[in-house]
Amino acid sequence: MRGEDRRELIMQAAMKVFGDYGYVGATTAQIARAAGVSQPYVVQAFGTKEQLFLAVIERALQSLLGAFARVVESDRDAPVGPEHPTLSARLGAAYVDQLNEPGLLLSLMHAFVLGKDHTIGPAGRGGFMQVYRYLRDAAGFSPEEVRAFLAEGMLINTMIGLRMIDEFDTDADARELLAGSFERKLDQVRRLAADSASPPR
Amino acid sequence: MRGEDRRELIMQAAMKVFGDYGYVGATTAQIARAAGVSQPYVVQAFGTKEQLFLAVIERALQSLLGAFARVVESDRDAPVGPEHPTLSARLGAAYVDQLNEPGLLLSLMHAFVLGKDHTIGPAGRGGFMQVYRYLRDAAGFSPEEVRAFLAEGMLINTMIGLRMIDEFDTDADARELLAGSFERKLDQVRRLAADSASPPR
DNA sequence: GTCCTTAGTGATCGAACGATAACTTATCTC
DNA sequence: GAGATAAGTTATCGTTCGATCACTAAGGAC
Repeated sequence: MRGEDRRELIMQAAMKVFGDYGYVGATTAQIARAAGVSQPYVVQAFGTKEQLFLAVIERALQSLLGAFARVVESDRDAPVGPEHPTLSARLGAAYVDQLNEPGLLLSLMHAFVLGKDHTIGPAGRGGFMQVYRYLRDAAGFSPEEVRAFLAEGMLINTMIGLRMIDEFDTDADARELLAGSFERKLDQVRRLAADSASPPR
Repeated sequence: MRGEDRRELIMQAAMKVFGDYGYVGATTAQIARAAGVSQPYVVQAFGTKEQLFLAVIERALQSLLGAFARVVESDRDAPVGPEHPTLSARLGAAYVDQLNEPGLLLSLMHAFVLGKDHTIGPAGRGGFMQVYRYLRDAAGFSPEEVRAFLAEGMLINTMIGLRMIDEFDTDADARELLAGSFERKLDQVRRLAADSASPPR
């Protein structure tokens, strides 16, 4: 296989494993297993574990911004009116759709709590601010609207990171919280979560 | 020193170190150094690193709920009117005040992204739902209000985890985002962040 | 058909980490 | 004051992990 294609497979596997176990918790051996290659190859293909993580974060960010851009693009000729979804709602749906790429939002979230790290910190801050500026400048949100939108996103990340959906059948309050968080996307998220039921480490 | 007092010191040190480096990234040796004891004593005093982390999470949760309870308690005879802060604003201020205990909110946040872990996951979900129920039932919020409040909290956690305040002097957009996130508490948070400037690992 | 580049593996190394064991010191009890 | 108990340390062990090294196989160029 071509090197670049193999690197692509490794990156997808890494995204998933980093999302599940965090930057420190994930091991290159786990990633290698998930990608179907040997452990040294994972390291050699990206230099170091840290560089692989940074590549995953960068990829995740570009995926998110690309999805937002497609929504904003199509917003020009979208119908308006009380019965049509707002731009904010459509961007929110695009955000939740990122869950289709396993580990994408969670890898970002793991980066967001490692701001103290001298390498990951700047990357995380820069990425977050890139999203902030895009929503404000390209989507036309006010600073207050951006903040509210991002806050909803961070709550969604937390619900996913906590695997709160595991409590859906057993806790009515969790059900209430999840329903409010995902709204029309709830069933889709439930299906995705069911597919990725925890395998053994 | 009495064992219980020493355990208290270790727990505070652990809260700080876990907040900085995460559950996996933090080492018992770092915690020991921060607490002024030997590494084996940290382990022996709490059984395992995992049990120490769970104790930290439990402590953090009780601190948060206690602060909320004091606000709700004092809310009965609080003045109302347009020029007085709402209950939500006062609870938000109590939340930000938790930053006075180093690592408290961040240790919680680290637990919130480890939902896959068979031990930390249930503890994190249970703790989060405990806060949810308290805000809804004791503070009298509607489900929608609780969700919005928690979302703001998760954004605050993200700002802290990213150390976004480090960009305050260099990035006007970060300044704008931080001003919206912390409002009247911004100066207080800035002072706290300046105090805990990153020491070497 | 030889040569060189690319893709990839197996073996292994050194460092770091959590945990355990054995020991020391101080305090309190009878 | 002997003996027990609690507090805490030093030394060390086994495991795990990221990284490195040496090697092999495949394929294209000439």
